[in-house]
Amino acid sequence: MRERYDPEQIEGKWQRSWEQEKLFQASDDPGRKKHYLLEMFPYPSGKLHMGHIRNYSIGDVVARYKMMRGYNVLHPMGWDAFGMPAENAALENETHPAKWTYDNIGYMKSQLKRMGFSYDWDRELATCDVDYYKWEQLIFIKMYERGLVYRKKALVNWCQECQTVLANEQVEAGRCWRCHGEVDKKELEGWFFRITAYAEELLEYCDKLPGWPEKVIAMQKNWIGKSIGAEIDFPLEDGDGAITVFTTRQDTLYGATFMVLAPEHPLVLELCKGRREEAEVRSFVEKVRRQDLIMRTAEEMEKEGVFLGTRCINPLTGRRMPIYTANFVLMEYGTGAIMAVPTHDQRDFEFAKKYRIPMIVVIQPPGEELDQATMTGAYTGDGIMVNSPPFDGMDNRQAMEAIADYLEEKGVGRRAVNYRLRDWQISRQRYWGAPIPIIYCDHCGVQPVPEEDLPVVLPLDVEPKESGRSPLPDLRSFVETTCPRCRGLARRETDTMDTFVESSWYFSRFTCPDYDQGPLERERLEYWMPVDQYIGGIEHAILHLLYSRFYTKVLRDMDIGSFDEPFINLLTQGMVITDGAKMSKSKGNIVDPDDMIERYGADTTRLFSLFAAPPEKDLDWKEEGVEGSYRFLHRVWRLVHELRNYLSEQPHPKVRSDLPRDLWEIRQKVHKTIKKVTEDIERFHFNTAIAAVMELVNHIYQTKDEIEDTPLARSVWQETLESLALLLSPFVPHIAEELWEGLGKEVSVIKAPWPEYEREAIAEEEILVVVQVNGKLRDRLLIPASAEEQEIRERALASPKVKRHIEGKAVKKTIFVPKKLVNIVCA
RNA sequence: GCGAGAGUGGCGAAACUGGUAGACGCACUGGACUUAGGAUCCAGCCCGUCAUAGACGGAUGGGGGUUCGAAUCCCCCCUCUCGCACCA
Repeated sequence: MRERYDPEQIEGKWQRSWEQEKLFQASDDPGRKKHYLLEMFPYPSGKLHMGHIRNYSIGDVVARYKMMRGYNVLHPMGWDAFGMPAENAALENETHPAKWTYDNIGYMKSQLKRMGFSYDWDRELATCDVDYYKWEQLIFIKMYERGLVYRKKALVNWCQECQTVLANEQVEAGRCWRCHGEVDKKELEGWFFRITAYAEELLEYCDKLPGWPEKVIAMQKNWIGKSIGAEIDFPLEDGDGAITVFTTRQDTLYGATFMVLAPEHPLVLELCKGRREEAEVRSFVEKVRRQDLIMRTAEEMEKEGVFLGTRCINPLTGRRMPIYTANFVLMEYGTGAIMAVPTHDQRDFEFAKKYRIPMIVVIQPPGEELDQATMTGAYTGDGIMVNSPPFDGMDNRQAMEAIADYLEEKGVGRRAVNYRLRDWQISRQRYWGAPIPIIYCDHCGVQPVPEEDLPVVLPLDVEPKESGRSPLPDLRSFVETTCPRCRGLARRETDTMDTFVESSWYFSRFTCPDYDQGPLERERLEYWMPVDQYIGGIEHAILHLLYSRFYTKVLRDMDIGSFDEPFINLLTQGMVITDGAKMSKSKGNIVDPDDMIERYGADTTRLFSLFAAPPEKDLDWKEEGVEGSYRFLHRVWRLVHELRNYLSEQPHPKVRSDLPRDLWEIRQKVHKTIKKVTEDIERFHFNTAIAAVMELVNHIYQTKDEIEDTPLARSVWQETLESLALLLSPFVPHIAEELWEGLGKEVSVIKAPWPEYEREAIAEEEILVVVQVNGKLRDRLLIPASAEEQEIRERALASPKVKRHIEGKAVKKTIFVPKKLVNIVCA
């Protein structure tokens, strides 16, 4: 063991050793209790950033801890390797997306290895490998057969920048989730996954995920957006047919005085056709359509609309309701049409005021009388029904049920549940993705590629186009094919799948990455899944996590797996920031992991990222803090280097009276630290776990020079240093191995069992009891642990510091908390 | 607007079920060792008052409450962060 801690000297050495010994290889051994630990796999963008480092450092603590705890740990790593940046980079650097991607994977893998993460690299997978996506294509076909995949023409979100369609979840405040460019609406035909078929189950299971952060659960519930209400049909005044609306407030139906359709609603142009309003309606619809999403969803968007020149009939009142189209009604939600009740909905109120549409109050708040003529805003609360003849006097909550019954009875409406969740649009007009395995035949129509013809290989002999458009549609060798049914000439689908499809099942594939008979091998899948602990960024709270949950249920229903949910426990870690701001190239505040590793080593980098903040909080990267972590490791090193000359394998007595006081205290501190670190790792409080080890080290520094070199001391030092190496090993594995070896151990520290604290060792001889008078701290007493309550009370009252405060006062009562405190209450 | 969360020293943060507020680290200050130190070791480090040891008082965004006792529980308010956002 060298005198000076030199990470460069030891880190590579141990990384090679772990690799040679295959220490992190998970065995598919059903006889052992498993622990599947997973961190979100990275997109191979070029190099790791600090967010990755933090994410994977957190995961590695848990993985190594669980290994030492005797679990059969699966801790895999792979690459979310399809995606747009590869295409952009390929253009910029005149390379091929595949080459760019695989080069990046190579480099980032070397970075992960330099960090010493405990991955089972034998299970590595990249989603752009045919061996991976061919199974995705098979799953697609099976979903198609089950009606979970369908093709439709729809108004979709189009990202100009990315030249592709985006799913609803991928639009954030009107902008693209990746490039933050503006998103337009565009009518396009594409493929959809019927995720809405699982809306109810996805929602229901939100409450069966106690291991998930509440925040994420709330976001998912919110996104699914279930609302319970009714569908009501409003017959058209002229001609046949009716407009159906969805409402959650059927209790206000008697107050519905007009109807509003979304500008995109197909009836809008149909209804105004040939009327004098037609031109105005057309220009309004055009105007709204030109407004982009950002404008349309802006905070103070003025409510505007136009009359279609025709009316419909309120099915319960018979009232003639003018039909409008307006910018505040969304085609995406409900039926794209609303019944407007200006008295009890603020938006309808504003609209009615602006266009002078009549209002009728139908709910009176308790102890108040609303008048439609003088109201200044809608009343949305509960109350008593009025102006709704059969229901007048009824509580509106009851009326909701009663009116729903009445509608069903009369056949003009029905109870209905509506979800905000839309089907998942998965067609991407991009090259670097998994081809959608579909063939179009002029005679036979849409044909899925037969199983035996899979995979549809993404051709690599293409050049990306300057325009960003996919080269696939122009690639005759790809497009031209034969119809699997009639053998005639046919065309291949040239869209590729959303890359979120790959990441929706990769965690399952890790259980059997080499399986070649199907996407997943039952036995291994069932052994390892579900993931016991998943760790990643909060930015995936909806997108990736919702899709993965959906996919898991789909696979279950195909009888591929028997579990309902993919991730039992979820930890969402905070961002890594510098000076309070997110790291970004434009701000120039990026901290480069390579630079950190080079200057301080992997262990210091890991230690700081774990110590500076608890995992869920944002972490401010501070050079001074990194120095502090580096200093601590040097301090540990020097300690072991010095004390290793005074060790003995001889077991020492465990009975307190057989050890001198100072040695006993060291032993007690060691065992208290074991307890604290163990508990803190279990609850992911890594920062306080590390603080506890620092305390131990401080304690040893303060006492070591006073301790005589005796055989007893030597065996206590032995236990102390061994514990230190063991406790540090999940956090800073390289130095821990080196210290462990320095203590004469020949087998890796990770093979050693995690230390257990001894109950007798942490037992206190004396207890610090706090004495309060009227809740104010007055004295601290060291009391023998064996003392009885009566004795402690007496000693508390006898304390001079206490006496001073109770003198001349009557003691009303004393509160006694065993082993903690005495509170004397006096007048 | 709806939903979730957070406000504690100069800074990052501790305090598990109410029971010593500020562990641990950073920064800072002083001392020791030293030719030197930005190395290392030791010590100090919330604010105020009393000249001191020490004592007393105040302090966990603000205000109220429950309690012998509140950073922690309840109510009101303020600020910030995140998510959704004309959701019918």
